[in-house]
Amino acid sequence: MKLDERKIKILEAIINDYIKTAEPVGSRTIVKKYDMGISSATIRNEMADLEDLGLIVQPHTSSGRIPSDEGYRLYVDQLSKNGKIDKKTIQQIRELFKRSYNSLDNLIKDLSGLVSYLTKYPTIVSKPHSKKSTIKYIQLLSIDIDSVLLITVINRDVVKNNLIKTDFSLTQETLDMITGILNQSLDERTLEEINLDLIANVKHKLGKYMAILDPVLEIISNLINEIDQPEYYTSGITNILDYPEFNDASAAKDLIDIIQDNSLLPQLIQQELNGEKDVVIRIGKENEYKEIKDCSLITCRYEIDGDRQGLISIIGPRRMDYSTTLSLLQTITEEMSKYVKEGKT
Amino acid sequence: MKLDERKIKILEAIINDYIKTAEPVGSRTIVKKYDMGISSATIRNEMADLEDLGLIVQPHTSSGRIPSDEGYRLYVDQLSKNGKIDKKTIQQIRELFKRSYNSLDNLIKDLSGLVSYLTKYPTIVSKPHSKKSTIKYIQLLSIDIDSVLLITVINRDVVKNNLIKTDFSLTQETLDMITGILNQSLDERTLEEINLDLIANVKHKLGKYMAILDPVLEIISNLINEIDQPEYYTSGITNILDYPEFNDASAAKDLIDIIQDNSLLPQLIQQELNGEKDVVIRIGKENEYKEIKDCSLITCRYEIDGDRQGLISIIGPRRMDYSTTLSLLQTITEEMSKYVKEGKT
DNA sequence: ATTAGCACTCCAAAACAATGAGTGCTAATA
DNA sequence: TATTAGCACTCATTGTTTTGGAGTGCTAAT
Repeated sequence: MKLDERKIKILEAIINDYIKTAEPVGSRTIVKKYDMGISSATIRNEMADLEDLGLIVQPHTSSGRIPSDEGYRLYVDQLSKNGKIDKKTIQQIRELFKRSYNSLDNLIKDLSGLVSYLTKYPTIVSKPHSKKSTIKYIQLLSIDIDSVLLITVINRDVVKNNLIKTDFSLTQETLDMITGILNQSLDERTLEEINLDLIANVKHKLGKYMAILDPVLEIISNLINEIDQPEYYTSGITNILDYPEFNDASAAKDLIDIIQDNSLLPQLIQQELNGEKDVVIRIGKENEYKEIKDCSLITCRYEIDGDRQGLISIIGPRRMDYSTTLSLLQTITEEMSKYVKEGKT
Repeated sequence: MKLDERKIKILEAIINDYIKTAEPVGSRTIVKKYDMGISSATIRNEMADLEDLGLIVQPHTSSGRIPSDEGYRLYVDQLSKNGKIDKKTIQQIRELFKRSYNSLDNLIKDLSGLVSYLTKYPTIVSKPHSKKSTIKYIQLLSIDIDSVLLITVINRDVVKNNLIKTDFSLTQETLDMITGILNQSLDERTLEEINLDLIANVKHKLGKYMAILDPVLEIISNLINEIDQPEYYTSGITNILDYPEFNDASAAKDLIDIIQDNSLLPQLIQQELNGEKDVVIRIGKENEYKEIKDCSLITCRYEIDGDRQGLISIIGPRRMDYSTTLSLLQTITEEMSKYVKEGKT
């Protein structure tokens, strides 16, 4: 049996209607709402075929049809058109990027709120992070007879301080000399690039002051790991309760829990985008985690402020409004990629 | 009509039973479960009296009684005994404080999780903050011809860096001199203490370098405000869905929303503890926010690491287990007050 | 190939009955 | 006088039955 033009049109009508109403769609509904120029009986025949093809299912023998995961998949891959985004929405997005934030993180936090507000689905946005965090600048500062303050600038504007206790006293001049050597060797390096060879080389250069290197490297390593740690901003969780599928608390509980539990989010989201794709959609059972087997998950990559990137994920019922949501995400990521944080330190 | 011994005993039985079962309590239930040595008819008479006193109510004419807010209030104020905390629980709490955390905030975050786990209620813990943040140490560091790095240590271990652009070039020697003056004048000061008098005085001392003071003060002021900003860690929100009162999603939605929305939490919680009390309990309609008019809110103050304090709030249904929860909170705040963060920088 | 028509299915809502937990009141009792 | 046994009554809950209607599949006519 072939999936001809007309079957596709009917499938599309069923999915669009079901996305709107959450009610199984019957043949007469299609005749009434979508002008196809054919009778309900014909549609019934076509629907039986679509069911044989596994694209729609019947909750029970005498009800209308609802799309199967495979039906949604076909819809998403081949049918769904670009949703329209109204001007007011675009306005709201642009306004967000015009506001002044003292950190990118705060911008992202607000963005997460805006996305959940616009989509009406729970939204998770991961903190933007550089592809590779590099050491930009190191400064050692004499504080006390036995303590030295290490100032590290990582990437562009993340500045961290740490106190190092030393066994011996160091003058500021000596520290400046050491600082010079360290900066020369470590500048623009990523964590991976600091290998044994490099360390040996630096130690050699430092001569009798090599003892300072170990605590410095340990601190830097911790800092970079901390920065590269994924972090998430979630918004609009309770939106999910508005969809009849999740009206009953027990249905929503697992979902809310999993979104709330930051430690699970990396596996949930991060893995989706290892590859080269910019957007990944998981529909229903395509999801690995059983807690969201009744949901669809859209995850897309964003890039902001030059080299920083992160992920935006949206969780909704299977019958989520894929086209509008995808268009919205596209608009947002486009605006984000234009955004450059000014006033960097 | 007087509230004699026996009436109180019956009230207590009703409340205890209702807390356990969430079902209206009838006279025969009391006879069966709580040995009072009187018949159900007598209890019925007493119950009618308790209802006249406004301590219990009947959901409908032929059902058992449930406690009114006033009933709970009397119970909490006068009847509820110290709940028992089992050893395992105390063990878990102590273990938490034994773990090593690189920041107090992380400890509090875990604590919030533990409290919600132990109480089975949603829990909000506010970030610990000093009563008065004071400036501990300032350092100016020449970075570039027209930029100076300001390092500020506030309280004990919060270190911040900010870059200041200057119109003129300053040598490190000059900066050290300025640093000396600033530290001398600002050391141990709270934000309130930096008044116009002090500023004039410092400007006078700085002489021709007074231009540097304005950006420094602005940065410090921002930093302290940022630190004193309340921040909250919430846990176990979905616990609320396990209570039959909130089984239906729409009942839980407002509550979850309000807990999720960090911007509302200050008004919700903070205001409760302006005064001298260490614990405040709001039962049902005693709450000002209509979203939690069907909940009880317990808020208590904690002190940790010497001079830092914050709040722990627990939200549950009216019929929450007051005695156990209060005892648990007491145990926790006691353990917290013993806790001192070692290895401060 | 399409469709009108019909018998059939089955969910959802409405109507109804039965159950039982609970009450208040009264009259008997200690 | 306080307590209690007993009884009539109330009403939420639960289960059963009925009904309506939306929907289907199939067949025969177009």
